[in-house]
Amino acid sequence: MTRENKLGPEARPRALAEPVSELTTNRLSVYLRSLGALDAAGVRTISSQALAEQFHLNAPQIRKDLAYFGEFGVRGIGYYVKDLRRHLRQILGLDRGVRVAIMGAGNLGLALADYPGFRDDGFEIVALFDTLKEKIGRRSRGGVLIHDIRNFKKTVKREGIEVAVIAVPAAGAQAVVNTVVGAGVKAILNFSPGAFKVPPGVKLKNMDLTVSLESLSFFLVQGEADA
Amino acid sequence: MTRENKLGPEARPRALAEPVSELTTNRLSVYLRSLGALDAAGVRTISSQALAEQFHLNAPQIRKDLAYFGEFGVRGIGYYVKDLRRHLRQILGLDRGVRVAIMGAGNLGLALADYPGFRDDGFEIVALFDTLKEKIGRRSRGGVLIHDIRNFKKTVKREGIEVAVIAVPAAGAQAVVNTVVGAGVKAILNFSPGAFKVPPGVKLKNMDLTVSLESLSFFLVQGEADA
DNA sequence: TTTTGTGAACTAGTTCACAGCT
DNA sequence: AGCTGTGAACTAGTTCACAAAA
Repeated sequence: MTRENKLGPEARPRALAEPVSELTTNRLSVYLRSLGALDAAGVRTISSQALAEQFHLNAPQIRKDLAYFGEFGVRGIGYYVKDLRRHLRQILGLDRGVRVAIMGAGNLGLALADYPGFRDDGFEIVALFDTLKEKIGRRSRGGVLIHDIRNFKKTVKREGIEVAVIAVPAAGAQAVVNTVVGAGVKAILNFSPGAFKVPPGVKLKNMDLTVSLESLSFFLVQGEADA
Repeated sequence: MTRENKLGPEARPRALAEPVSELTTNRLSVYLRSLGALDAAGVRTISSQALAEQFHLNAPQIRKDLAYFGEFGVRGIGYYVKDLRRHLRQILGLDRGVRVAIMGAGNLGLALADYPGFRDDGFEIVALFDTLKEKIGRRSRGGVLIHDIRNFKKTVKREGIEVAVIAVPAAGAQAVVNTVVGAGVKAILNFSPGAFKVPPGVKLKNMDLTVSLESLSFFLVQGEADA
């Protein structure tokens, strides 16, 4: 059995033998947001059933997701909101303040730099990077300084940057990915279109706007066919 | 057998009995982009194997994805780039010019409105919508007019808007989703955090920045544990 | 009684292996 | 010979059903 001795009445984190799928970690993040709202609303406990109703998934799904990491619930009661929230923040590594750089100080990069959703949740946008002389040294409206991308490696070290967001035009994107990887950054959130190569050990997550829109377009033409 | 009579030497589109997963449609979109580049480079034919090597997936995957929609390949040769590209554009509904509205003329909404990747691919951003008096009537740098959201329904009709992109703060997002759905829009690309309810027949696709970053953060803490 | 945690059953998605065209 | 199209085998992910705990 994977169960270890109880250490107290509340927390039983687990050693995590199985690899956890990205679908699961995405859902953890969704649960966490909901727990934040519940906590702010003064709710003390929540059942997997009640959580499941907010999103449209089923209760055992949620229990399984959580069970990868420990036994956080109490039978007959559910989950203590504050406790579970604290555990999820720790599991996702948000309790240590993740420092993020944004590559590309164009419209999208500047918008992302000032996006208010990030700072709330343990992320900090510490720098923008661009190649253009006239942008370097300026700041986003929210105050994030635009650095010369040639100083990327140095700045990563100095600022403790762990995540890079790619928001440059498609043409230059692979080169920027290479720069980012070369500086030792292991996690990349990519908004540029295209398929990029990264070495093993580096996680690249694509947020492809065109792919998403095209998928919606497909849904629309399918709907017409059915109707 | 699902095979129908040949109509000519090139195209055999298919009646599409099975439902196609979103993973497949996302990949179609990726293939399409690559075909565009190949065509521009003057490449005439491409095998599933060669395509598969560009992304890191395997050749039967690609053949299966395409086979949902017809027999587009030629045995011994592969796929004719121009033909397949044309077919994919038609399958994804891009040959009819999809008209898109963006809800929210904040930093992110304005950046998305001027995003150059869209127009190239059969999408047209025809309007921005906001509630703020001082924004209404102005334009994005790229020239997209900001409308009063109260005129949304009318503008949807007039402009033939089929897709709405949600780029408003979390607090107002469900209300905006309701407005969009109420106007008969059936496809929504959502950048706001949270779980929104839409009626059946409406497709909501979430691009949640926080979820993506948190998933990357998880990857980073996992990596440390392994190392 | 309520609700968790989890093995077992099921469903969806991917990969394999090969027959069948060109 | 080369490469597609596809049933069969496999793998991953979800849902069910129920024993065990509060």
